[in-house]
Order: sequence, then C-alpha cells, then structure tokens
Amino acid sequence: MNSKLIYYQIYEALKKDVADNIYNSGDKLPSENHLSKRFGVNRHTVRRALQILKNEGILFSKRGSGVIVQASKLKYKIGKRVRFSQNIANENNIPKTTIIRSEYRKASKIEADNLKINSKDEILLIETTGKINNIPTIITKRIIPNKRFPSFLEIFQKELSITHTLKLLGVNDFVRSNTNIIAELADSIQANLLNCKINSPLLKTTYVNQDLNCIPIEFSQTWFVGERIQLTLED
Amino acid sequence: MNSKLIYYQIYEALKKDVADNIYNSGDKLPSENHLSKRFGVNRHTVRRALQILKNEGILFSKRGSGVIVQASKLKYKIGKRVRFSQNIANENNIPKTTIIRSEYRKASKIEADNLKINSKDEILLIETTGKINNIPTIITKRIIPNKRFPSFLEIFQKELSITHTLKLLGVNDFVRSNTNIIAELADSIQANLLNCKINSPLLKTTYVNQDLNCIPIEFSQTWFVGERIQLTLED
DNA sequence: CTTTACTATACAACTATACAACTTATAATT
DNA sequence: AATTATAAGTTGTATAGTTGTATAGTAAAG
Repeated sequence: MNSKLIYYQIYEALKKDVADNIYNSGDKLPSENHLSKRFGVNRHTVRRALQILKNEGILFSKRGSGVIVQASKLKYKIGKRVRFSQNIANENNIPKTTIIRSEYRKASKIEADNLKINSKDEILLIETTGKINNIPTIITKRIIPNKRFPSFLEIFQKELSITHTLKLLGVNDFVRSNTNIIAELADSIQANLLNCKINSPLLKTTYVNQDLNCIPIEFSQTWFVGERIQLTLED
Repeated sequence: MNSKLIYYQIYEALKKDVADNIYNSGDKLPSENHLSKRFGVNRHTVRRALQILKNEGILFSKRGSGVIVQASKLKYKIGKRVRFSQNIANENNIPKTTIIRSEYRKASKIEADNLKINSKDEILLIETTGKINNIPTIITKRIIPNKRFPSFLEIFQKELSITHTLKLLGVNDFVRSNTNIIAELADSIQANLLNCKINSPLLKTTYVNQDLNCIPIEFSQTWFVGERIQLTLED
C-alpha cells in the first residue's frame, strides 16, 4: 500500500531481484548485514522485508547459514515403475542422492510383514536425501532384506541408484506393489534435512517394490516437501 | 519449550538409539561427520548433543578414535570368595584378562608383611587388565611369593585365571582375608589402560588371598573405573 | 497518549572453515 | 615377518560469520 514504507520498498526490490533471476533458485542471498548496508537501513528493517518473502514461500532461511531462494513446484510421477533419477531428469532437472545413514538390524514386525521375511531376520536400513537442482527435496528410508542382498550397501554406495544396484544384483526389473500416501508435519530433524520449517506439510509415501515374481525387494518410505513437489499418479 | 532446539532433538534421538540398542555398549557411534549428515546439521551442533550424553555418562569419546557407548554400571561382588571371571560371567557379561606386565624382584617390606614371607624374598609381580564386554574396566597388580609357586607365571599365562592356576598348583580353595577400599584419581597411564579420562575417579581395592590354612597366596591391588563399576559387599 | 516504523545493541544458536592432536589401516621397507 | 612411513579418518579447539530473539530507545502519526 504505502510505498513510502522502507521495509516495503526493500521487499519489492528483493522480489524483483528474484524475479529477474539476479538471485536464482537455490542461491544464497547476501547476508542481512550486507543487505542492510546496501539499503542503508538497520538490519531489522531488512528482516521485516525478508519476512514477507518467507511467508510468500519465495525465500527460506536457515539459522547460521543464510537466506536462500526457494524452488518452484516440481511434478513427480508415481506409478507401477517409479524411478527417482529418470523422473527428475526428464524435466531437465539435476537429481543428486546422498546417503545419510545406514545400519543393519533385526526387522520389526511391520518390516518383516511387508518384506515377507521372518520376523527378526536381519535387514539393511539406508536413509538418503535427494536434492533436485541442489535443493533438498526428498528423504527416503529403505528397508532391504539382508539375506537376499548381502552386498546391497556396498554396491549402492557406489551407484546411489536403486535401479542400477538391483541390475548389478541380477534384478533387471521391479514394480511397485502399492503406494500409500499420507500427510505429515516435518519434525525438527526432517526440517533440517529438507531445508523447510518445522511443521511444514510433507507428503509421505509408503510402498513396496517387488520383482516380477512378486517377491518383495524393498519396503520404503519417502517424504517430499509439500511446497516443492506435486505428486502425479499414473496408471 | 527448549525441545525446539536442534541440538536437543539430536540428543534425544541419539539417546533413544542407545536405549533401543541400535548402538550397543562398547560400540562406536558413527563419526561426528556422519552424524551431522544424518541429521542435516553442522558438526558442532552434533557435538553439542554428544556433549550432553557424555556428561550423562552414556557416551565417552577418544580423540582420533571415536565416540563409544559407555556400559552401564556393573555390579561387582566382593566377599570372602571373589572370582573375577565368575563374578562377571554371572551377569551374562564377557570377561577378558590380558597380561600387561610381569617381573620378578625382591619383596618390599609391605609386600613381605602381607604375604608373611621374609623381607627380600623373591616375589612375582603380574599386572593385568580386565575387559568386560570388551570395555577395559579393571587393572590388577598381584604380588605372589615365588618360593611357594615358582611356576605360577608360566601357568597363569595360559590360564589367565587365578582360580584355575591355583587349582593346577594344588590349591583348590582360597579366601580373602580382608579388603580395603579407597578412591584414587586415574593417572595418565591408568587412564590409557582403562579408556577413561585422566583424574577420573577409580576404586582401589587392596586385599590378601590366602589358602584355608591361612597362609597368604597373593597380595593384590585392583583398580576399577568408578563410572563403570559398583562394588557390592556381601557377607 | 498510544501505536507504528525504525534504530541500536547484545546475546544465543547454528554454520563454515581451518588446523592440531591422535588413532587406525595400509603400503613400503627392511 | 616385523618394523617403519604414509595416508586417511577421527575428535578437540579456535575463529569468524550468519540468522533468531530480546530489550530499549527515538521519532512520527493517529
């Protein structure tokens, strides 16, 4: 309204900078201190402008790190054959997978049921984050039967792809048996991994991939940042 | 309130992992770098969480090596018949004894008095460490009269057990005459042997084992890591 | 007189980076 | 086979920079 207000002018200036791709998706903005010098105002005045842009979902800030430009929504196809890398690369986006945790332990009842293995058989847990265009967007937690694929982790660490890993293990094709989708709120750890706010809505998908003989290969859960992903179901 | 702090969430997550036996007593945790990736934070934030767990005595760290899960306090019974291996094995823990030093020399006055031998008779000194579930917990320094048991060391090196060694030497039973308990601070050598910090409190017990004719067999001192052991006196 | 916009200052929480001290595994050498 | 270098990985420490939050104060507008 009142274009005389300093913080509003700064808000407009920064919004224009983002629109003009002076700051691109995933980029860090100059620090609040730098911006306050650039505009000749107090840091708090800059923060007020930034706050509006954060509320609009255009910017996101991380304490100690900086303020970054948010990405626009990506479409993610879900169907019988879901392949993360292909899914993303098709749209000229660059996917990147990072392992953040792996451990061997005994299967819980739910895991055993879904994998059709004996309760307390050993499983491999792999947790990964997926960045799209360098913006963290996905967390995946996979449960894999260790008995059938004892060298899974070793190969996956090099390949960073389920499709490639399974191919090297002799599984040339696999399909999803079903996918359940629910909405959850991000806890503090997820928020940190996904560069989103605590309590941001996440899409959580739970599914089982199985080979063509209908033997389960992995029981997995994937969390998507709701603001950045739009799931599309295909037949 | 405070639970929104990131380091506190990480603290809770790691504490739960230990409680759930995902990381067991004596296990190394993933390195601080790995953990920082898992939680999506800077290494220092992980360190802050780890610090709390160290203060609580749940973890301890060793520079250059890693962060290790501290065993819960073991109960160690002291009475007329104290047997290290049985004492520990009774609680489903795995004991392991290692000789770190042995030497022959003349008895000091105190040693001679306690063993009721002539001053300057030759004695055998054996120093051992005792690991419980692979965690070093005990140092024992034994003084044994060489005149009575000239082949003690040779047998003990194979048996690594006082009870077994004495049995092979014809002593089927033995009892403690008395046990003195004091507290000491660990010096750098002890700290190294016991994987604890310098100046950690140690329990030091001094005692004499004797055969049923009340003739002393060994005069010994044992140091326990205070944080890991609770002595229990029985009649 | 109260509210709003803005400034000023200070500290806490977290990140980023670098290096030292130390351990461990592996390769090289004897 | 045993010992010695080398390299890589780990924890400890220090410094600087960033965002989050709290408090206090000034000036202008209603």
